[in-house]
Amino acid sequence: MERETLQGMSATINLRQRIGDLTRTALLAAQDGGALPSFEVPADVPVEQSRHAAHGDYSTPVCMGLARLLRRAPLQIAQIVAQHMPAAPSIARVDVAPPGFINFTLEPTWVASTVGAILAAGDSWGNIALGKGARVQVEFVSANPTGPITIGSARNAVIGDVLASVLTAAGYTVEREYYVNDAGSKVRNFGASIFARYGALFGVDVPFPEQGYPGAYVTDLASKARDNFGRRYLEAQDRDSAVRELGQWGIQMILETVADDLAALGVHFDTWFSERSLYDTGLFDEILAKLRAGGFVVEHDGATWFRHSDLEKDAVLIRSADVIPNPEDRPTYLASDIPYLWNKLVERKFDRAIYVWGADHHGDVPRVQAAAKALGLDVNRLVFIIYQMVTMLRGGEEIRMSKSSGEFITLRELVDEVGPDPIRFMMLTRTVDVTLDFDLDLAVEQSDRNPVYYVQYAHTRISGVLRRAMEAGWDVSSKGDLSLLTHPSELGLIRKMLAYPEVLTVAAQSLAPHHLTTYATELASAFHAFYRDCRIVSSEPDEAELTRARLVLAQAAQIVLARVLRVIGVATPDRM
RNA sequence: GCCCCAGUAGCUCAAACGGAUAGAGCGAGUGCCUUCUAAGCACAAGGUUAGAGGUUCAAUUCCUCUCUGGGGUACCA
Repeated sequence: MERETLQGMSATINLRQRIGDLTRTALLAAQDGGALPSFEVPADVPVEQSRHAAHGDYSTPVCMGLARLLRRAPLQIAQIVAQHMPAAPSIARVDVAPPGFINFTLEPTWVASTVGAILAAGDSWGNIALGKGARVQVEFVSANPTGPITIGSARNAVIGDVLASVLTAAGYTVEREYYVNDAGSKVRNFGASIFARYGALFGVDVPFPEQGYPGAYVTDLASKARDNFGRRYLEAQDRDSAVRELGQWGIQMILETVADDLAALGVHFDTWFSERSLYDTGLFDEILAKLRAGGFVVEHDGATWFRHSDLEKDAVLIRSADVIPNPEDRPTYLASDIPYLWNKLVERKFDRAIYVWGADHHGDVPRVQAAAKALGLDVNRLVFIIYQMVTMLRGGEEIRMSKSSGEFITLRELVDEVGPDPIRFMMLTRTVDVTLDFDLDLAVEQSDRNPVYYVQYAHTRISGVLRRAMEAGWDVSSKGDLSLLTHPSELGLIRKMLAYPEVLTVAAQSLAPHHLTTYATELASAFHAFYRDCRIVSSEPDEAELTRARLVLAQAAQIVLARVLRVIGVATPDRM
């Protein structure tokens, strides 16, 4: 049976869940009473918010699905179930509608009373226990540390960061990780590029590598190297190791700015994981031996391949015999993904490892999954969020960027120009499955009409009202008689506030953070409607009680707005 | 060739495990500031959900095919 005493609720009311449970109880009761034949009652009864007021607040189509099984008309089943529906303080009425819906209408006084629970829960409002503390790692961005973060990583950064926040709010223990690709030939070329510029500063002609990095930041790094190290690397006996050391030093320098730039966007990592460490600790060799023992490794033309029956014709190159002369550079980047997943799931024991990858990497998913299988691990512990690419437009023209050509717009430039909030919000307004056009002119030009301001403005409006109320001598912290909240716009706002835990549940279960921006906009809209229809601080003497109640509502609404905005990671301004 | 994603209002996109009358923003239209911020609100306009089949009581949603766009396709990560 449901418990509805407000103080008994941990923090959050989940109406969808609750109505599903009620319906399930009714189904079981109808069975026990013989009104319905015996059948297996579904564990999860589907419940949705009604789209039209005529259909109540929530509805379930469950009876229509049972019609065939029970050989009864769905409407008849719905009527029987409705008759067995247990009474609940939250539900005012239960109606049956053709062809077999059961519609629930909330009890208005109960709805109004929940405002107190929201206010009491405060910052914990909406948090749900879905994760039960399971440990989840979200690995994202992980852009090459051979150059500054570009705007090409913006979507990845926001999706990963907000996903982590969503999961935290949903009761998971979450770690944010950046995988640093500090092994392989790219790093080598990067070091050689710095070395060439560095040499030039001393008038020494060092050939610039063919696959080098021509960006101006490389020259800046070379100057810094000259200031820090003088001629040390130029005079080194072993040019190869000098280049390598300079490359590693350059990566460290880059990573510092990468961390700063991401912080400017509001993104912070718990762990920066070095790809090189997979080799240095011997894990790579260990895992390779394991795969070999399992018969998943084949040698062909002097190269080493990972093969798995899942991969059809594909095989993954682990180690090449040629092309790269330096043996320590030989494993491919895909090869290091295999010990890396072992490190995540076995050594560090994450229950789930989430990868946030651009669509250009989607082809690697089956390979990593096959590797997990080959290592005897549960593939479902690896979750891949594949988001579609972002097309950057300026002046209606697509901007093509690449670090190797040295032509790109940095994330930092974008953040400095537009600010973190619009970027974060806009990157979350679409599902990860659709490509995104990001018009730089529009982002700047129309920034004050960006949807994020619409939501933030609602928050600001509430702050303004509360300020005015305090100036007028109202005790803003006081309680109010919530039963006075009866206006449709008041109840509409509260109902929207109550939907937050449901939205969070959906976002966490489907790993789809865009639901939050959609919801935030709807919540702001509900507040604006309330603001329009209901004078909050009244000067009428006989409306003092109503004013008190509405001040409580306004505060509770602000809490929910702030909760959503915090999860999205944008500011909650008190003035705009 | 094969694999992945998408195609919904003029534009950019939503639509929870398949549910009832497919929703927002922008743009264009008409109104609303002498009391809490007009970065707001109201009204009205805009749709054969790319096309064709199929499954289902019910399809924007699932399946097949076609068309269009984007991405990938083993040593750049």
